[in-house]
Amino acid sequence: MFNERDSWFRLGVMLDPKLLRESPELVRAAILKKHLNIDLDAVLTLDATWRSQLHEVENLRAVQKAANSEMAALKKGSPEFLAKVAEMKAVSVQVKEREAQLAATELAWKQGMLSLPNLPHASVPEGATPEQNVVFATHGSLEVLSPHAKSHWEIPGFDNLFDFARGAKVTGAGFPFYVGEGARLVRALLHFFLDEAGKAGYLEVAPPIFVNAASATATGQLPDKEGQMYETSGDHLYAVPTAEVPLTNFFRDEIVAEETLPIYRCAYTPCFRREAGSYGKDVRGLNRLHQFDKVELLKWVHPSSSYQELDLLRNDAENLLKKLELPYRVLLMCGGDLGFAQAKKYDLEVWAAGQKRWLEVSSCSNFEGFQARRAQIRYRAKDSGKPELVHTLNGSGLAVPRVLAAILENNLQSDGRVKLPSVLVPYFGREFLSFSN
RNA sequence: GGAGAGAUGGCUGAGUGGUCGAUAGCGGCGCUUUGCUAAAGCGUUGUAGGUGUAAAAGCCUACCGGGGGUUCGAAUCCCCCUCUCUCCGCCA
Repeated sequence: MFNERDSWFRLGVMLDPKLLRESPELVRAAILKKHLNIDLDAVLTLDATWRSQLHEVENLRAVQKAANSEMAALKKGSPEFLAKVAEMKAVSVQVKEREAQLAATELAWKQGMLSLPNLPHASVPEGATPEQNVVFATHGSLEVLSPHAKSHWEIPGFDNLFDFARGAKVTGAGFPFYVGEGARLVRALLHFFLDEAGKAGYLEVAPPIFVNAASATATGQLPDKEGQMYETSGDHLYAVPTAEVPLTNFFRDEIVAEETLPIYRCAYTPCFRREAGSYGKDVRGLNRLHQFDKVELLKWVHPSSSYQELDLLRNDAENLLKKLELPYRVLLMCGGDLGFAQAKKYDLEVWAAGQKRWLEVSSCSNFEGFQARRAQIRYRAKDSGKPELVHTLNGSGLAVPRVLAAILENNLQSDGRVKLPSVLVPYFGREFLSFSN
């Protein structure tokens, strides 16, 4: 069954230990910029202890190995042989003691290393709170939107297409049924997103929607965010909170050829999030669900081009909103709102005219080598012949329910129908969505 | 779910307690020979951690699906787990 050894502490650390040893001030600065509270000196001390204990164990093993060679040449049962056995018994005991000690230190050391965040890129603005994120760009006008706009859950007939009550009965809050034209619109959006991703060069993948502990660890859901995932009781698998998890793990523990980079992939999956602790105003209607549909865009790229690739990725996501004729803005996340594993992140927020608020529909991040180290995803560098970490990036393209909410609110007509963006018409089959069902 | 057989380096495949990080072949890389190609010959060829260095080299340790145990010593013996294959059962 589930073996703890399969999990996080068998995987690599996230931050390069050498970086910590050689430039602890860089790590210290990163912790400050991300407004985290981490005792770096404790980790440094652990690191020194770990290395000295490792040294001791390795020296003892060297003694064992040397004796082993000697004994191989001796006649078995001879006095010399027996004397050596007696001598080595003592060493063996010592090795076991020191190894146990080392294992304990190593466990603490890895936990310490895992607590260290990725370094934010120099272009990440200072700031502690979401209010200090920088509005990087705004697209589209908010003035031209429908005067009929109202919060999507207040639109007459909304419950016919998006049945939260029956979802709650059948499963629980946050698991709506999409019915009739509602279901059809979800399918149209997904189809549109996947087609656009394909045109932009992303290879479509349909991944497993349950992952094992090792995968969830490699992308950082474990051990910290365990409570945010749904876990199966019998097999200890996790329902994916995003396609990022299975997709990033596709190349886990692999070395890809340098010339295959960059690799672009996309995947649609339902996403499952327990959203423990987030109740209140944000959770009305389609704003925040336990299950929702999303297309995710993933890139594995050469380190030299990852920031260029981040811009391209953000453009790919932005283009979807442009084609859907939805006003949106791009936020450049400040250090304090950046996230533990990200080096740089943009959020795309769509304007929902009824609620009069911005809804996050995509988050485009460059993880540099942080995830790749944890997941051991590398490429073989042509010039050195050595394996090097790839850089990983991902972004939503896009999350369905909030896009849906924005379309409903922004495009509501005086007759109570919703005029669909023209790009969706071929997918949906008609120009207007009606709530009467 | 039941029974059996397996898991070794990029691949194939030896190795059943001791100089085994691991025979051999293939592939890859380099050199030689050659008008070019082919062929042949010779050499080389893993990953990680530590140490070392300006960077290397070097040195040390670990790694034979994963974990644990026996032993002075484990790829090799024992236990547990995972995965693959075959057969039976069940089932979209």
